[in-house]
Amino acid sequence: MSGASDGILRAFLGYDMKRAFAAIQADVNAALGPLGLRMLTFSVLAMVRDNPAIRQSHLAEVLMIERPNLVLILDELEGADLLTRVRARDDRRAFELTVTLKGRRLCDKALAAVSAHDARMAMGLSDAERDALQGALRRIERNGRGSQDARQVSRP
Amino acid sequence: MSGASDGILRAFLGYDMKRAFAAIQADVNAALGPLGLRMLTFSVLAMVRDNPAIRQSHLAEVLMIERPNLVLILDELEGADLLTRVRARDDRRAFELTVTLKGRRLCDKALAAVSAHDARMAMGLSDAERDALQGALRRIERNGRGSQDARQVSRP
DNA sequence: TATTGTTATACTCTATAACTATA
DNA sequence: TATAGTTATAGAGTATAACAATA
Repeated sequence: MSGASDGILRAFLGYDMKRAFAAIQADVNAALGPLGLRMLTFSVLAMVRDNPAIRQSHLAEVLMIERPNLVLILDELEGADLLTRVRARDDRRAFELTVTLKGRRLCDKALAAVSAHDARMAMGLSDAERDALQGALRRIERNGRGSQDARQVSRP
Repeated sequence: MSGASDGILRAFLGYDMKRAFAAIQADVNAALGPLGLRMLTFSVLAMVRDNPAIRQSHLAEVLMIERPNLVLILDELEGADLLTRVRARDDRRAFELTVTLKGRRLCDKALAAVSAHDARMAMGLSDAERDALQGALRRIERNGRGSQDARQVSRP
């Protein structure tokens, strides 16, 4: 027998989650690589496609990406002609983001690839188990927001 | 109304998982910070404590950390007098890792802090829901191993 | 030859401060 | 003065190649 085990750490949600997420990230990036996308660039592209004329600040807020980091992702996607930045008419500080035709076509392929990846990773889970999993994940996300507030309140 | 939503991405496991994991990581790092630890250094310290005389290669394999990256983590923990590297008598290439008394005491505190964090993040989940969640996460991790093998086989 | 630990390096993701141009 | 986007920069975490010592 090989001896060591990670049994202690398996008691914690965070450990199981880190390993499951690492598996998901590796798999989705392998699926998106041939399309020139990664998990992060895909999520931005899909969001812009689904929310035409969304502004950078708003997009950053929804995806919980810091604005300076989003700039680089958009540079990459705009440089690949997948989306456009157009000055907002009512506020000349802001840009409105819209996917190009090329971006829409790539997004279609990416959505298919990510759906296949998703089904692969959820293999063996019933619909009910999968729903319960996503419900639990969203619950954890909300619980985290609660304790984040508590941390900020505790040092004003 | 504010308009944009991340509804499309919410269909995917990976998106919920990324956000839940980000919440967990932020919370556990906030809990461990006062002890001078992070998620990664804590997991190494707890593993060494639970597996005295474990060797670096073996530890790296179990925790799925690349050996070069583990070296830096061990430098940090050894520098803080939390564990020791001792040459193995039967193989003078290898080091045996063991926590010091100081390391054991800090690990006790850290385990308490991480347990409290874990309970906070799982708030609102019944025991059965929590068990189902961890079962699903391990299933996903295994599914990922399967498709990783497939990727490697497909380009030999 | 192969393995253990190490060094050096690079890439991705994340986080913050400070700037510009508009409002 | 405040906000939108940007620049520059720094820190984690992760990944690979190449080396010395030992097997």
